[in-house]
Amino acid sequence: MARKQGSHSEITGPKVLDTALRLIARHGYAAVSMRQIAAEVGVQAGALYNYTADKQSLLFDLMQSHMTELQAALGAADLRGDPVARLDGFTRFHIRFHLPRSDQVFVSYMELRNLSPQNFATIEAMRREYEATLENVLRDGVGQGVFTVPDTRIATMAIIAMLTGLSNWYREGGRLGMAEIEDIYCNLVQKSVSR
Amino acid sequence: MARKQGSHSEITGPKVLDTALRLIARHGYAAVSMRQIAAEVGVQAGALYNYTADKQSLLFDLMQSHMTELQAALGAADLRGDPVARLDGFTRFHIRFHLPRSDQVFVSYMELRNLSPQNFATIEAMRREYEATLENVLRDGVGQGVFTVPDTRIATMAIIAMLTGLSNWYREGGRLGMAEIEDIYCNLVQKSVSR
DNA sequence: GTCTATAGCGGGATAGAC
DNA sequence: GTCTATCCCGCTATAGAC
Repeated sequence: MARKQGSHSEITGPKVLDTALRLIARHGYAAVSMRQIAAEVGVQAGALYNYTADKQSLLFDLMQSHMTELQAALGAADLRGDPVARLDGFTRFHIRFHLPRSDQVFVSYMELRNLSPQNFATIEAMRREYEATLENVLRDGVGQGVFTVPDTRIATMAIIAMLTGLSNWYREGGRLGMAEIEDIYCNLVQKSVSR
Repeated sequence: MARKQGSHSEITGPKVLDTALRLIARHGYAAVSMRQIAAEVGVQAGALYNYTADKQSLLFDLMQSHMTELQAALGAADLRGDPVARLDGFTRFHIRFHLPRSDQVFVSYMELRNLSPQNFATIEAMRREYEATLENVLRDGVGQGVFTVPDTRIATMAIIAMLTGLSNWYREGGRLGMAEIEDIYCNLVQKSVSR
């Protein structure tokens, strides 16, 4: 029997984060109020403060857990072989990880401005670590003569931007499935750094 | 002699838009208040409403004039020749137009959510028109057998994302000048669609 | 753990004097 | 065209009852 009042911590906790993620992705951090989040969760605004110190922490937690999951998944993926295989592996990994997480991607790339300076520094460092993975692949490929890249740093940023942009327009159930998308992007990426 | 009160329309009008652009680019539309804009302009909040119907119109005007200038500049640029030359031309045009306008780019791509549905539709239509320019180049190149692209629509989105991402990290006076950036991106773009 | 109530502040927008 | 003053509303966060 549903209760209107009482103890729901095991349900409410995750629900707060899920709801905040969805609302912030849709309307933006500054435009979403704690009251709005509470209403969707099904509690009063005050109750949210049992789960978060303040609104800023809510945003930071969302972005940090996204980056933590990303790093964990990247560690679990084995990107081995020659640079060509590793570049394909990275491209497919990036797409598989990010495509089913469009809200997280949106928040993580649009709300950086709204992090406190300290929180921003933390997230930024994690992001740079991820980018370094790709840059290492490119550098190794250039070193071995299988890639020709005018500037590995720029090529890294260009490829990441290309891949991340995908999340802005891809919609599940659209013209192309994820497997086809992967193939298409592997082709574009691979050629862009080819000799 | 500076006046604190009186008629300033010729100065204040543009100043409102300039200030709003800068503040919104930095902090986001929802996070910037009319009082804040007024303070930077040097007037009281009420005076802003001599220049804009409301806050939403301010955002829309900024985005619309950005897109109008983009279309005018694109019309003035002559992208002629074979598809390879036209693709280079488009790449250089995009970079030259967008790099010196980082605030406009930021606002135009980050604040789409905060447009009213009607305003969104207007801006979106202009954006699609711009994308169509690139897609036509790619399609012609594929038709003439000089490009090999798995899917022209996706390649268009991928290239636009790659180029637009540039505005997120490029800083004037950095390691590379605009001319070098142009060359590097032309190389990446051209190869990504090559045979 | 959630509720109600509220403190304290700042938001967009308008009215009317100058 | 700008000012001052204000309306009305919503915001974050806290306090204390249950």
